[in-house]
Amino acid sequence: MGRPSAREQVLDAYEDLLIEKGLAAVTLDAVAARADVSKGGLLYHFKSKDALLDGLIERLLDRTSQDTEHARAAPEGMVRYLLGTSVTDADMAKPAHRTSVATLRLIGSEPKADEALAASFRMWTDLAREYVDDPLTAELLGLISDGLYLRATLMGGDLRSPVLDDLPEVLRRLGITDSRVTGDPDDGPAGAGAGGP
Amino acid sequence: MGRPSAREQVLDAYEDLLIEKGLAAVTLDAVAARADVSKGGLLYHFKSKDALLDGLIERLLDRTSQDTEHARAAPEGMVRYLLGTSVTDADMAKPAHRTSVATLRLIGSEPKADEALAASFRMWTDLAREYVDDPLTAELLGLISDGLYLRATLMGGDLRSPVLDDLPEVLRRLGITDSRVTGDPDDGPAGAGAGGP
DNA sequence: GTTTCTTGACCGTCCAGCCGGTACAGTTTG
DNA sequence: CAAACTGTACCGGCTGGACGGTCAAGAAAC
Repeated sequence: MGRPSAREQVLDAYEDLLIEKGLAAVTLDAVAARADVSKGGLLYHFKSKDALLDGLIERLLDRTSQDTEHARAAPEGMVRYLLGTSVTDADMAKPAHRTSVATLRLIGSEPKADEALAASFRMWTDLAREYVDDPLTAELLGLISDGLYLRATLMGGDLRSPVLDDLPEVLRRLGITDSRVTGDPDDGPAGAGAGGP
Repeated sequence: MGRPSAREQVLDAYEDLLIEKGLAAVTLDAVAARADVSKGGLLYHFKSKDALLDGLIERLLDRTSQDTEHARAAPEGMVRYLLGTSVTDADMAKPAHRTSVATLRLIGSEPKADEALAASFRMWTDLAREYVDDPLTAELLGLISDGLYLRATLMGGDLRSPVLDDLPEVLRRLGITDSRVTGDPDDGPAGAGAGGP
């Protein structure tokens, strides 16, 4: 952290290419060109293509755990934060989301990526379980979230889901009313006040 | 073209390799070897690697539409059929499921596959919408199903979800009681199969 | 001066697609 | 009948290009 190093640029370029052109287009030359470094420069920071993947995975795990922490404090509520991100953030401004979608492109080609994604999803499910007492509800939440992510990958930008438009109703269906989760001012100044930890 | 012998074998081998070894391991030589034909033989039936992909996609669309028809008549109910397949059929005995999972491995590498998968998922969502009046419920059903598929791909065989164990409760949460959908003998507003908390 | 970082030419491997074959089952011609 | 011909199905060696990775040589930072 600290310097906008070439290393980060390379990782960004790697993500960009994965998202925009797909795995097939990701060659060391292409990543290097996108990152405005030479191939040799790239290989100085990542000793192999596999090491590049490791870098992405590390970033994914890192950013996901940060993101789950962020969700805890989200004024709109944990669930809204969770479900909203994959749909709202179609242009992928949020780094964590971008990294997730990029890694999703590696499904089936890189076992390591599969594993990391599973771990990443598990972090969210664990968080959900922490907030929602009923395990089944938490599971459903996780599945819906995963489904949204999958669709975000398949459909690209134009993902429109009724789930967004009617989130309060979704929450009600799942049996979630806790304002800590929904972010609604259910009873009293729940989270919006932000009066400190 | 009368006897679809070698051609089908090649397509089967293609699926096998995608599922077991991933995209990286799929070369024309490997597919040919697996299918017990020579590379030349393979290329006789599929003029290029891309044509092989087209064959898989055609098969996916074909089998999916057959499968949705099958779901209509499923004695266990449409929803149970939909949600159950991805989890229960871990060994992928069902051809349609096998083809779906194989195609899932191409996400992010082959835009055509992305498109086909989206179309395939849409068939299921459309079916759900047909059975379930409320669009939101249908959407949630679709998302949960997609989520299960994604996890099936990520986790491989050992997919363990509470959703399976408590399907009646899931349906109840989503507001589905129609016996045509659940497969249960229609129960009144009171009755529920499982005793919830 | 040493360490950190960057470069681009170069090399070996791998693989998609090409192509010149083989086998064999009809079909036509004499 | 058989010889000659035709079309279908399949085989496997070859090659040209792409791609991952190496390296000797600097440039920049310290």
